[in-house]
Amino acid sequence: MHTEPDAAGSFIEQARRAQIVQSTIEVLAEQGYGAASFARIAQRASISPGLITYHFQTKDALISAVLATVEGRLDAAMANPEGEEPESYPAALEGMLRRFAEHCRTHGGEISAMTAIRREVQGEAVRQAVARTDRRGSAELVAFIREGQEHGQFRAVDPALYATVLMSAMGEFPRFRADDVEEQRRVAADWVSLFVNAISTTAGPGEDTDPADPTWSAP
Amino acid sequence: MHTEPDAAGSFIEQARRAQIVQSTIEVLAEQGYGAASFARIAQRASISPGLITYHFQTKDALISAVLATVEGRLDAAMANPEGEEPESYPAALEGMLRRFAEHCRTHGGEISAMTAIRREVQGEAVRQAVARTDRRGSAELVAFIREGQEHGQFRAVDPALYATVLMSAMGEFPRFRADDVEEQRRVAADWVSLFVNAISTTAGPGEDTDPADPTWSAP
Amino acid sequence: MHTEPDAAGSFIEQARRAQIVQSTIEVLAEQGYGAASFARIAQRASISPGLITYHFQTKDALISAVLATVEGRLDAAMANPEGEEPESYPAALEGMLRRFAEHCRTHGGEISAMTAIRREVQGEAVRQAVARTDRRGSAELVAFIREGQEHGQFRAVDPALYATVLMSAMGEFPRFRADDVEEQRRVAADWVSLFVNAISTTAGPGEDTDPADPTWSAP
Amino acid sequence: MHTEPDAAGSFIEQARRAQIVQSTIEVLAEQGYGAASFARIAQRASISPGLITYHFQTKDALISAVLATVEGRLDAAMANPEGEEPESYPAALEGMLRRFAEHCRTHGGEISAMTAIRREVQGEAVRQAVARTDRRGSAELVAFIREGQEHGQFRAVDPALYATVLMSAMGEFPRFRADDVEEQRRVAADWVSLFVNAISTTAGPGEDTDPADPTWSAP
DNA sequence: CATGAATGAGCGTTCATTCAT
DNA sequence: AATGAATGAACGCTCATTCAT
Repeated sequence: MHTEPDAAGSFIEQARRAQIVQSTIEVLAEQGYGAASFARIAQRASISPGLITYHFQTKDALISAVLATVEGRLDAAMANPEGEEPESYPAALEGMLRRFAEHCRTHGGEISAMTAIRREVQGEAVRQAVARTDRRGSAELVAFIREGQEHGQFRAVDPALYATVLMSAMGEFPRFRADDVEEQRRVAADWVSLFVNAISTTAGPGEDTDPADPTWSAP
Repeated sequence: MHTEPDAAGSFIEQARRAQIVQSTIEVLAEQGYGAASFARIAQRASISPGLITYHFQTKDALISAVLATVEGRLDAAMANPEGEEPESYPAALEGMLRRFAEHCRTHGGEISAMTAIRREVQGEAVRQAVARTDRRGSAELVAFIREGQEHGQFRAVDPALYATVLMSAMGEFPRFRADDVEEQRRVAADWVSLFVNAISTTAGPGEDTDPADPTWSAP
Repeated sequence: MHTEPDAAGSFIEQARRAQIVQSTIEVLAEQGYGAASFARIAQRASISPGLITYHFQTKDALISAVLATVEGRLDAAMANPEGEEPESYPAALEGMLRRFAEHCRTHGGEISAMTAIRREVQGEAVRQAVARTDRRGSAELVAFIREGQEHGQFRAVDPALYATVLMSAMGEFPRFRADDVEEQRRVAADWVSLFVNAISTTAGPGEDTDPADPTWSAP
Repeated sequence: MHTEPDAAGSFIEQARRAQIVQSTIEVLAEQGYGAASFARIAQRASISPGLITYHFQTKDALISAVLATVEGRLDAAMANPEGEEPESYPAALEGMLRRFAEHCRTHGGEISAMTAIRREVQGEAVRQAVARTDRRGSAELVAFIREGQEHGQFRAVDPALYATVLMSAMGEFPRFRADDVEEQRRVAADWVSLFVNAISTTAGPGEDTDPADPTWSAP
């Protein structure tokens, strides 16, 4: 294998960009948008602040790159696995939310960073990127919900409202910290059940809970 | 009536503090956390920036005061009205959420400001205030949910998880803007139904929707 | 006499602005446009750099203020003295240039600063101010030259060309440094004679030189 | 022919230096001194910024090289053509200025660049180079003027003053932009006449103007 | 009580320059 | 001979905070 001169940037360039994006994600996730200054990002990456501007023309460009990276990975993680066809609309919704929760378990910082950016969006390029993603993501979700309603599998709720509420909740999901994988799994299952139930025509117990004991108690 | 020198500040002192807090809320709600500088807050209050530091030792203290003010009003607005005893736990939950939505309709800026602060929490005092509120608010809600579960009126879901999800969602609620009161009411009803349904043992249609037509369509 | 609350800014404000403008003029005149950073200007004024931005919203505004100050004083200095009516167009031109040279003797730094700004003009506000001054100043001069030509007192040369050449030369005049007032006067007289002669229909010796000895020799 | 290892740089070295100098001239002429950064110069030359420092130890050295190049070409262009002996001092002056104006028509950018550098002179090496050129160029011109004065062909004006004024004016000449060659020629002739007249013992109309109509009007 | 002048740290960004490759 | 990644200082500007009045 040889170097690809046609690719956008050399190996070292791509590696640095990735490193900077990664450091930015970490600072955003751990310290919030207001703390994500070039100085702090550079310090975390052990480079000089000037190097960030060298690789990203403006801060807006850096934030856009972070957004693109995070959203790209999220989209890939949430896509319906090949060959699996969900048997109902609620099952499809549940699958999607489970995949999202699982992605958060392994890439929670990315989602936190994405949420932080979306909240304090400032530059024009970022604003447009966010709006585009919102429009597309929301449209897909709304169409899916509406279809499920037409099949009588979701109850009558404004799909756009549900989509907005769900997307907000997804942005907050990484805040649920757990000590071990087991607890994280239990939290995820409960969380998924909440939003499936919210729009279900009939409420049923989640698969992880014992229907004979409706009272929940901390493990 | 005379001034109380022993009280925490004179009348004029309290009035100034209230005015500054109010201006801070407005700037936070309208322009976001990043724009809430002393200069902008002072300009909106038509006072000098130095006066803010005079009344609030640090920015952290001002933000904490805003938080206390907003949360105090919210608590009052959400309290069960005297003499009314809800007939069931879901009904109590629904009532609470309706009161919250109504409070947002009239004091949306306050909730937006509160959410902005909670997102971008930076100083130590604010962090502690947020944590304290979270603990207390969550504890009440958790106890209420657990009680409902013990009466078999809420399904088995981690109450703490539900509380956290609900509180996050409440913070986002003011983002639903509507052109008129009617639409706002419809959105609120739908929104309330989502979170009541999420934890209900049996799903039922909201009062505003026709059970014979399960497909939702824009009015 | 009492303070004027209606005036634009307090006494101290106006004094600071004047001081900053003065320091800026000095740095511009002595070290050039490229050296006129806030840091250097502030250092010369023995203040902190931030104070400059406090009194002038942007650097553009500071430069514009410098320009307005310098041009205002120059205009006042070059105006025809009251009650004196020059007897001919060349005499009027000569008087104007003498007054300009005299102003440079006492305010040379201001003209140097003005010239530096006009050369490296960068901000939009400054560009407009410069363009406006150019248009007005050039128009007056062109009209004056054309009138003199119509009276047969100036020779046939494109008035706009002459105006441009003269204005450029005026900008450079403060570069002539002299050790004493006497030498400065001699230089000024010679300089004036050059530009009067350049457009005169008949060349004559300047008043300070001996017509019997046409060969100039250093004093 | 073989490379000269003893010479100051190989062929390729000299070619690179020339290319960099040329790009610097273009940037200086078109975008001004403030915009002449290594990044922009390198971009125009399609090379890396580091290469500039490789060939010119400092920015000061590059600017000095630009100055030397431009002044060398200007000197050559203004030299009295071989075999032509002007019949008088004013005629010699006029010839020199005509050749200068013609050089500007074909190499205006170089003069603009030179003027930009001389205005915003910053490094010590450049300052010395400018001073040296000034001294030498001025000395020649002063000697020429003094000779003319001794022959009674120039009027009594401080030759050094005239030289300085003339050199400043030459630096500004490229700013006269014209739409076509014809207009450029007319401007040049007028401009030359101004500075010949300025020092002439008797004023006479330029060859392009009609002595019967002393009033100039735009063509 | 209140002002607003003043400071100094920090921001994103540009720059000349260095240096490993 | 040439690249381009990397640095650190400087830029204009904003900010929370201080303090004389």
